[in-house]
Formats: sequence, structure tokens, C-alpha cells
Amino acid sequence: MMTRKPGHRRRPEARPDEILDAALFVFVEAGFSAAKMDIIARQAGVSKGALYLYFDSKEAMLRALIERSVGKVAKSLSQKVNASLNDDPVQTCRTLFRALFVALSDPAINAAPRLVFSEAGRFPEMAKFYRENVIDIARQALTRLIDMGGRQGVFRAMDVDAVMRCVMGPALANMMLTTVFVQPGDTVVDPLKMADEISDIMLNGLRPRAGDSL
Amino acid sequence: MMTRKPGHRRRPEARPDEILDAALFVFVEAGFSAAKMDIIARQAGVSKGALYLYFDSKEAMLRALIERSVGKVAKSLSQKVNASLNDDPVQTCRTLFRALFVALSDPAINAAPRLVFSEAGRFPEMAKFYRENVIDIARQALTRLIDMGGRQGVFRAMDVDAVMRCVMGPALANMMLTTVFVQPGDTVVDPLKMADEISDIMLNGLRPRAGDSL
Amino acid sequence: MMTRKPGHRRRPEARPDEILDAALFVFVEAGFSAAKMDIIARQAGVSKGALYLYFDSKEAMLRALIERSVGKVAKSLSQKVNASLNDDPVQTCRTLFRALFVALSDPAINAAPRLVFSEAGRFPEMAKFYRENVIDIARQALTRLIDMGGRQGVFRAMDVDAVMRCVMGPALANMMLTTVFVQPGDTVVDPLKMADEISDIMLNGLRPRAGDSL
Amino acid sequence: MMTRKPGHRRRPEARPDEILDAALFVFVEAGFSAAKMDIIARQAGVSKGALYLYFDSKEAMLRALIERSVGKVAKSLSQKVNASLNDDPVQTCRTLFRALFVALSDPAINAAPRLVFSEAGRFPEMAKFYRENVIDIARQALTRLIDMGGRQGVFRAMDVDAVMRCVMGPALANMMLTTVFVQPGDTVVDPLKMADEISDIMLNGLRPRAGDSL
DNA sequence: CATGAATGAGCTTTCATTCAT
DNA sequence: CATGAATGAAAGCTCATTCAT
Repeated sequence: MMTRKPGHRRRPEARPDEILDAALFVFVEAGFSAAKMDIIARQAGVSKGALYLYFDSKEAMLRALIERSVGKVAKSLSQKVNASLNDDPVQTCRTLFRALFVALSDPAINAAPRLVFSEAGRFPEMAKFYRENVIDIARQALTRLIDMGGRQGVFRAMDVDAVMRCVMGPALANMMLTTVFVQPGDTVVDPLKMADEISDIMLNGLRPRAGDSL
Repeated sequence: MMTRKPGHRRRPEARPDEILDAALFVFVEAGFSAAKMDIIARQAGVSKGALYLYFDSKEAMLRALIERSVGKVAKSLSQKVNASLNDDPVQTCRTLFRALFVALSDPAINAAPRLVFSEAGRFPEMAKFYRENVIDIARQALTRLIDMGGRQGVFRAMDVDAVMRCVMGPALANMMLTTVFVQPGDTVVDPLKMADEISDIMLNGLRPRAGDSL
Repeated sequence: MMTRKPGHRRRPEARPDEILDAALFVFVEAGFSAAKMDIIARQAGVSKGALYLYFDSKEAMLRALIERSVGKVAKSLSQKVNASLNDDPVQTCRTLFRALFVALSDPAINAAPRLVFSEAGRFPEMAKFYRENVIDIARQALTRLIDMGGRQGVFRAMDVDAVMRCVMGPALANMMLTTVFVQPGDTVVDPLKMADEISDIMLNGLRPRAGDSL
Repeated sequence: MMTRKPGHRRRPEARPDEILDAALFVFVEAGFSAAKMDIIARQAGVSKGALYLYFDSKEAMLRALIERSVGKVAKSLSQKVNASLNDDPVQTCRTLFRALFVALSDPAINAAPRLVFSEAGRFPEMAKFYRENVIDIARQALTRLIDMGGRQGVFRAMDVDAVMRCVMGPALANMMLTTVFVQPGDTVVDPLKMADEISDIMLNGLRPRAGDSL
């Protein structure tokens, strides 16, 4: 009872966002469970107590983090999809891979997805949220893309879920290989180059073809 | 990392293995950091103290776990590769996808990889170990496969790393979509069907083709 | 303990008093230690910081609170005693019980005593202050009352401390039974009726008597 | 993660009881809310963690404490009542006062009641438990006593609740005056003497009477 | 070998108090 | 004078680890 000691500062407008940035950083670094509020506070440049001025708990921070991230992703996704509605599906496909690889190669962007893949198993709520707001949306967009490509005769008839795995999978694998599994000495891969390589394979298959490589 | 454990023994002499099974289960369920030794002990049917008879620490258990898992995977991988050295590369490819999808759809098998993907970010030693003993080995095998296919004229010249991403990625995506991101009500996908669908896409590309095989 | 507070002032100049009202309410509700300054501030309709404009600390608020309450009680007590100096001691006794029971049944009045009984154990200064300014004063008044009754032949010779316990005790017990120990469904007791019942017992004893008055 | 440091002891049979003794001591000393688990642990001679081996939380300790105390009181009460079923009601009354005063003057016994009176306001559950297991039981016993005294012609007809307050009140007041409100220099009162004084007043009233003092 | 009671560092969270505005 | 964002010491509770039995 009857504690002592002072401590203060002013109040920058975007405190919560700064805290979430710090939290994302620390969560990705240490994992949610092992992340310490001390470190997040230090990283955000505030006191431990200040964290609780903006978020009810550590878990609430995780939730807010994911929601913020998913909100961004969802928005950007729907924009991209709408923007390319009338484009050539093959070209859209290439663009999609490039965007996906570039985004998931950017540590500032892939942090949230990496966190989700790491922790979704422990937070069913989070898994559901991500599934509904990212995965299902992406699947719908992909369905439209395949349909359009099919109608234009540039795509075969295919199972959307298979295509989902073929599109997201390589991007995901690329992310893992260039983050958690990189070793010192590895040659850095240019995400654009890699995206194009993969586009080729996906669009043309592994097998040789008359007018190859496009 | 990955040093041998004394490994005392006891009745069925498989005590350490039983403990590792329990640990794997709990680690995957709760995440390494949130996993409790009490629960692992109960799951293994031994006392908390007994855990320390076989492993020096919680982290040592994780190490041993990954070692064991990777050992199995590596062995099975090299067997498969050697067995198919003289097969048709296209057929080998299909077989590979089938094996990959079936394995990663089996909760008893995919637990370890899921754990690795979740925690490797926090345990550089573990990432390195997995990289060297699984990823790099797989990459070598794939290189051989592509080379052979190229020499036989059934594969184009391609970047191995791109192919790596195209092979591992869909399997990885499938694993995530059928474990962490499943929602009640989802129709269960048959891993064999999915593997074949993806083989088609990968081998032939998304685009229609004259004599479409399968 | 019990030093004057600066007591700044402001608009209605009754700001400190309003704060003490709020503090009393919250202290009684939650107990001193569990009472939160936030809640007191909200209850008083001021900001948390404003509390410290009038009081140095939470403990200082408690002190001021008790001082104020004791001041009121002491004043009212001495008035009552002086007013009844020449009355019939038996009648004074009945009046005293009525006043005591009515006062301690009024939540607005009994809050302070309840707080004292709850917390005096932890605040020796407070216990001392209450003892000197309430208990000892009441004891003196009671001594006079008994003396007078003795001289007039309406009271026996008795130990003042025993009488103290016989007068304060039932009132105290009544307060506890009608506040902390009430249960939903209890029939509410009229403090006046209860006061009179107890006067009878105290004045006449439990045993029957020839010309039983009342 | 990965803490160090040892620490042990053997296991005396009555650990929980020792902890409750310590907790009672500290709770009474500091009040429940301000009581620190560290202190309770030290007082009990165990580590902080050991407390949680026996009790789920601080509040659970309080509950267990009260239940243990109330159990004792209830048992002793019913024994006393049964033992005096056939005795002279007046004598039973004197015995009752003596027992009450002696018990509530013993710090080892009055700690629990003091705690209850201090904290019951914050713990409705506790108030209810005490009310049902102590207060209501005592009231029943008193009802029988008054009835019997009435039938034997040694007691007048009186309201039980009024008598309750006349019996419990003085004992309660005595407890407060000899614990929280004692000041250094006070002459210690012999509980037996005080009990007898009060018996006299209660049985005979304040007023003089022919064959006085018994 | 095996047990599980015991330890205590460390974690999340709270809150009295302060001070820039 | 008044505000309330910010502080940080401290509290309750957890859990990896140890060792007496």
C-alpha cells in the first residue's frame, strides 16, 4: 500500500498503433507465450503499465494485432482483385504471384502472417478470424479468376482448392525458406525473380512445351 | 544442439520414446512455451520427476523430439529417393506428391513438422538442424529428379529452388488448411485426390494443352 | 495522524467534503485497501488528480474522513448529554438507546462506524483517535448518567465498563445484523421498536418483576 | 523460460492447517486485501508456491479459514447447548456469558470472528455462511433457552432478536474494546469478572431490586 | 530408478501517485 | 485549479526444476 515514485511523458496520437508494432515484433521474435510485456513496453518506448491503458491483456493485444493486420490484408486484397477484374487472367496470375512474393518477403508485412501460422493452432478464435477474413476471401477471388480464365479458354477446369494450395503454398514456402530457415551464407533470392519462375511453372507445368517460357 | 541424451532405460526400455510422444503431443497442442511439464508427465504416464531422468530440461526434450522426428523423415526420404532412382521422373513426381500429402495429412506424422514451423523461429539451432537434415536433403533429391527429367526430356530446365517451393508449398498449405485453419463443417479433402489434382497442375500447368494426359 | 489538511477550496467550496463523502462510500463498500482512487474520483465527480489537490494520499483521506465523522459524533454526543443533564436517568437511558439504534441503522450515519470497526485494527492512530474522541467521551457521559441514577436511587451501583458494553454492544450487534449479516428475505426490524425492547431488558433484566412498567 | 534454482523440505502432515493459522494471523493483522501472500508464506514457514499446493487462491484460503473456524464454533456451540439442556436457565445464562467472554477474549479464538466482522461486508458468501452456521444456530439455541426460562417462570416473555443483541452485543463490544481499541496503559479486564457483571445487569436490569445481586 | 512436495524466479496485471498540459 | 496519461513498484500466481524419501 501507499506506493511512491513518479514517471510521465506526453501523449503522441498513435500510441496504440506503436504498441501493436512493438507487440508484433516481439511476438514474432519470441512467440506469443514467451513474449514478455516488459520487452514489448520497452520496444514501444512506454512503461509496462501504459500497455494496459490501451489493451486489456496480452491476449487482447494479440487479437487487436491480428485484426489490424487482417484488415489491411483484406483491404489490399479486395482492391487488387477489383483492379484486375478486366485484365487478362494469365497476366493477373503473374501479377498476383509477384505481389504475394514481394509482400511475404517484406519483414514488415510477413510478420503478421508468420505469427498467425505459428499461433493459430492455440487460438481457435484467431484461426477462425483469419480463415474467414483472409483465406475464404482469397478463395473467392481465386474462384472468379479461374472462372474467367476458363471462360476465356486460357485455363483448364480445375479444383479451386487445389489451385489455392498451388498459389498460396509456394508463397508460403518461400516465406518460410527466406525467414525461419535461412542460414548465414545463403544467397538471397529476389522475390520478383522467384515469383516469375513459379508463375512459369504454374502456368505451363513442369513439362516442356512448344512455345515455352512466354 | 542435438546432442545425445544419456537415455537411461527402464521396463519396456522405451520410456524416453513414450515421453517424447507425450511431449510432441503437448508441444503441438499448447506450443512449446506454454506446454507444461506436468501435463507431459501425465500424458506419458510418469511422474514429473521422471522426465528429468531422461532429459535435462524442457528444451532438451524439444531437441530430442526434433532429432528423432528428423531422423525418421530423413531416413524415409532417402529410401524413397533411392527406390525411385530408375523410375520415370513424372511418375516419381506423382508418387512424391501422394506420399507428401498423405504424410502431412496424418496427425501422427505432421505433428513434428507443425511444431517445427511454429517454433523454429525461436530456436535457431532447430531451424539449422531441420534445414540441413530435411530441407537440404530434399533439395538434393529434387535436383537429381529434375536433372534426370531434363536428361530424359520430360522436364524443362528449371530453378531447383522454384521447384522446391512448388513441391513443398502446396503440401505445406494443405497441411495448414486441414489442421489449424479447418472449421467445423468443412468437407474433408482426400489427401490422395488433392495430391493428384496438384500433380496435374504442377506437371501440366494451369493452361489447357493438346493431349492432356493425367 | 489527524493533522489538518490544507483544504484548498473551489466552486462550491465544499469540494473536500464531497470527496470525503465519496471516499466514505467507497471505503465502506470495498474496504480501505481494496478501494480504488479511480472509483472515488468518479464517485466524487472529479478527476483522479483532483483528489491529490485536497488530500496528500489515500491514507490521508481516511484520516480526514474519520476526523470529520468523529467530530460530528462527538459534537452530537456532548449536546445530547448536556441536554439531558436534568432529565430522569431512566428516561435518558431510553432516549439514548433510541438515538443510538436510529443512528446506527441509518446507512448515511453508520458508514463511518462500520469503517472504523473494519479498519481500526490496521490503523492504530485511527483506533487511538476514535477511542479518545468517541469511546472515552461516551464513557464519561455514561459515568455521569450512572452516578446520577445512583444518587436518585433509580440505578444500582455498577461497573461503568460493564454498562458501556451493555449499551454500545446491543447497538453494535444490531448494526451488524442489519447490515453485513442481513440476508434477502429477512424481516426488517424497526430500530425504534428494537431500541425499546432492549431498553426494557437492560432496565429491568430478563426476569419477571412485580410491577413491570414499560 | 528455463528457470534455475532448487529448494525443498519434507512434508509435515498438517501443512494446510499450519498455513491457515498463518493466514488467519496475517489477515487479521493486515486485513484480507492488504495481506500479502509472501508474508503468509513466511509466517507459515513455507515458500510462496507451496501455498498454492493447498489452496487455489488467496480468497480460497479465506474461505477455508472461515469454514474451519465456523466448524469449530458450531460444534462447540451445539455441544454447550446440549450439555445445558436440563440446567437452570439462569445458570445457563451466566455460563453462556462466561464462555462467550472468555472465548472472545482469547486472541487464538477471537481472530476468526474479528476477521469475519471486518471482511464480511466484502464477501457476501462469507456473511451468508457465518449467518447460517453461527448466528442462526445461536439464535435457535437462545430461543430454546428463553422458552424454557419462560415455562419455568424465571424469564419474562421477550423478543428473541432483542435478546440476541443483548447477549452477543456486550461480548462483541468487549472484544472490540479489548483488542482494536485498547491503548497502552489500559487496565486489563478479567473476562470472567466482566461476564459476571454483565450477567447481573442482563438478569436483573439496571435498577435496584429487593433481593439483589444473587 | 521413481516420486511429487517444495521452491522461487519470473510473469502478468493493478493502482497510488505524479506532472505536462 | 483541474485533468488524465503515464509510471513503476508491488502483488498474485505459475511452473521448470530439484531432492528427500
